[in-house]
Amino acid sequence: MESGRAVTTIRDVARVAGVAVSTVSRVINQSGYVAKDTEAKVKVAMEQLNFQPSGIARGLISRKTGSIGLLVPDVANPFFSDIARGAEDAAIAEGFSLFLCNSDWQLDRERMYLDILRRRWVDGVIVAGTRSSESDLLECIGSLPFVVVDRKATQMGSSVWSNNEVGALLATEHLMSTGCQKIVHIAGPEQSPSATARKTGFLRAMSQRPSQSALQSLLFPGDFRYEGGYHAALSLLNSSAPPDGIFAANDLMAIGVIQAAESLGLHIPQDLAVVGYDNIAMSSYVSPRLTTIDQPGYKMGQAGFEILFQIMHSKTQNLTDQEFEPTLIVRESTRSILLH
Amino acid sequence: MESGRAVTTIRDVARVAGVAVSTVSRVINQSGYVAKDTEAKVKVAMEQLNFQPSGIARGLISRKTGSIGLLVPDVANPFFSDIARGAEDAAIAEGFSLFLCNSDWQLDRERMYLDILRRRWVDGVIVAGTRSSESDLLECIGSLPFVVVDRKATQMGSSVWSNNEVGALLATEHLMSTGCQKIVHIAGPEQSPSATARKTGFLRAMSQRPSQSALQSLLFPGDFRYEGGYHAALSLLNSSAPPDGIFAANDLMAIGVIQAAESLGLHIPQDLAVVGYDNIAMSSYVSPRLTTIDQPGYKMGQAGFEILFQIMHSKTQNLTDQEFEPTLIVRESTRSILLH
DNA sequence: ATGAAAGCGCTAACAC
DNA sequence: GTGTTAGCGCTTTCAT
Repeated sequence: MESGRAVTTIRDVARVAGVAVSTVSRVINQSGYVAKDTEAKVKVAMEQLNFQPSGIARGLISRKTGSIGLLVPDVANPFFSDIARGAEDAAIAEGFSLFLCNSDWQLDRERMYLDILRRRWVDGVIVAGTRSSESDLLECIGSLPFVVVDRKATQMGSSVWSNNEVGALLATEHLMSTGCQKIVHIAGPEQSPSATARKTGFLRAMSQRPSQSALQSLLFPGDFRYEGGYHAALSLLNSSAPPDGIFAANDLMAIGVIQAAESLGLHIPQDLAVVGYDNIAMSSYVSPRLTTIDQPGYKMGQAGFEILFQIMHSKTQNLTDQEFEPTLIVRESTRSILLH
Repeated sequence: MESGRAVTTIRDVARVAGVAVSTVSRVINQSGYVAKDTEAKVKVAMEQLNFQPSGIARGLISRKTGSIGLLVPDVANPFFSDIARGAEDAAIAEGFSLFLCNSDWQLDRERMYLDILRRRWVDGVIVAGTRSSESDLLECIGSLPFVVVDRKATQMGSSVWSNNEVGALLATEHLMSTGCQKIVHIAGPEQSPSATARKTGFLRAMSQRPSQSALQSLLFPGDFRYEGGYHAALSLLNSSAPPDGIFAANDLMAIGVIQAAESLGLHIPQDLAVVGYDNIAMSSYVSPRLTTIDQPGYKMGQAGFEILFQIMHSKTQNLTDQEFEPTLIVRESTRSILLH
């Protein structure tokens, strides 16, 4: 069972150095007074024994483990792996380690992970891309310091977010301004707050357009996945009145749209203009390069940890909402704006 | 400082249930004999107090934390985020949590993380995509159970790997069999063992070809990044004797090659055939879809944890090398094989 | 079947 | 300045 893995303890160090355990502890923590030469002796002993203080034992006393949980739907999704990378970089810079948890957008998995994290006495949690209602979340999280990423926290929590409605507005207006006559939005999953906000932004932009009847027919359901975009586009483009502009709720679906259009022999952006959302790395690699709305995953992950760090260090849960401005990145999948 | 976060302990439960702490412990661990009704009383108390046993305290005694470290160069890299997802899924299924560590391919960061993980008493480590020499690795890891992913462990460790030399051979032979006359390999970074193996495989395949002089000139340096592939291809294709086949050491570079070729007005695969390596999701989304060698990241991550799990549970470090067969995925970026 | 008590490795009073 | 000691929350003998 490999259980008795030999651990050199503070006591071993004390014995070798010929001092008391508390002295060793003082050296480790640089607390209290220790004579220069005693300190040296202790350090030599620590070196010699290759001593590593047990974070576990320290955690038991201090009630702080120096670890936090990162809850994402799926690290294999580029947007969330960027968030993970940003959060981890920020965390390690402050000496924190990060537990990776993949919820697969399932509420019960979120609950499960939150319980596990609590048992592990993590000092805080970063919850990214959750679908759970805020009250559910608050209930699961209990008294743990937390910050929500990719969604504005409304009740009682801090968050890092980007205004998806504004981003969607930008995307739609861009399609309108480049001369598209019939624009369709392929939406994300119903339960996703960001997907909903993007849909709202799209509808808001469209409603500004004079004499645009039957807005509903310009919405098409999607699922945030490549295949969803591909099949949606196939249906749309084969219909009697195909669109000449498509705003997909995320880049993955937009890329699916591009592939579908290409398989039908259509030219982008001449026959069909396409805009995505997220600005994942892939979006600038596809052909034609995808026009999209930038949402800086790495920075949002970083900011998430930094805010959490502040919360963990101040008794008060002083609320913060850090907003990242969505920006339009124009690439080849849309016509360049016509000047008149 | 939020330090006195109230924790309900086993003692609280014992008091409420009117029993001794050891009885509560027995109920939690289902060890020893506990009378049915006593057990019920305890469970009610646990429920009522919303008691969660402290993993920290248990870890201090058992010397097992139920956590492991996952060391990757960069989770934002699709291949490694797949590995991370596979490893995490497998870990949580056995009740293990996973610390995410990004080394950025830097040896000193690997050392740092390994030290941190040891301090945290992780039960084991999965090291993926390391560049460190094996002796360095062994020294840093010390007595921690570990498994290496994406590289064959030669000395004294288990590993999950895929034969990169064979994969490269397949890729190169495919290019030859589809009629390419001048094939160039854009290699990965020198320090990367997988990159080296792929280069070796390429050279082996080429050496089978009769009268192929100056093999060296058919190698071009690269860096595993999109931009590297792009610029390498630009130089190659603008030269006096441009290749008609390129085997890039990974998909990211291959996609860069495709973009470069396209920007020069070349047709793929008619003017230039391209093969990548890894079969990342993106490779089937680009246009033309990329022919590549499949290396199943998710499964490799899963297998990594499973092997580690066995090692952690058996005193003996019985070595295992789980190999994943590289397979050729033919898509649009290469000519279909001519039958004769 | 249950309780009392000794520690896991460390920190933090409190003595000296 | 340095040593002694009492826990942190839990498991685990050893009694009863």
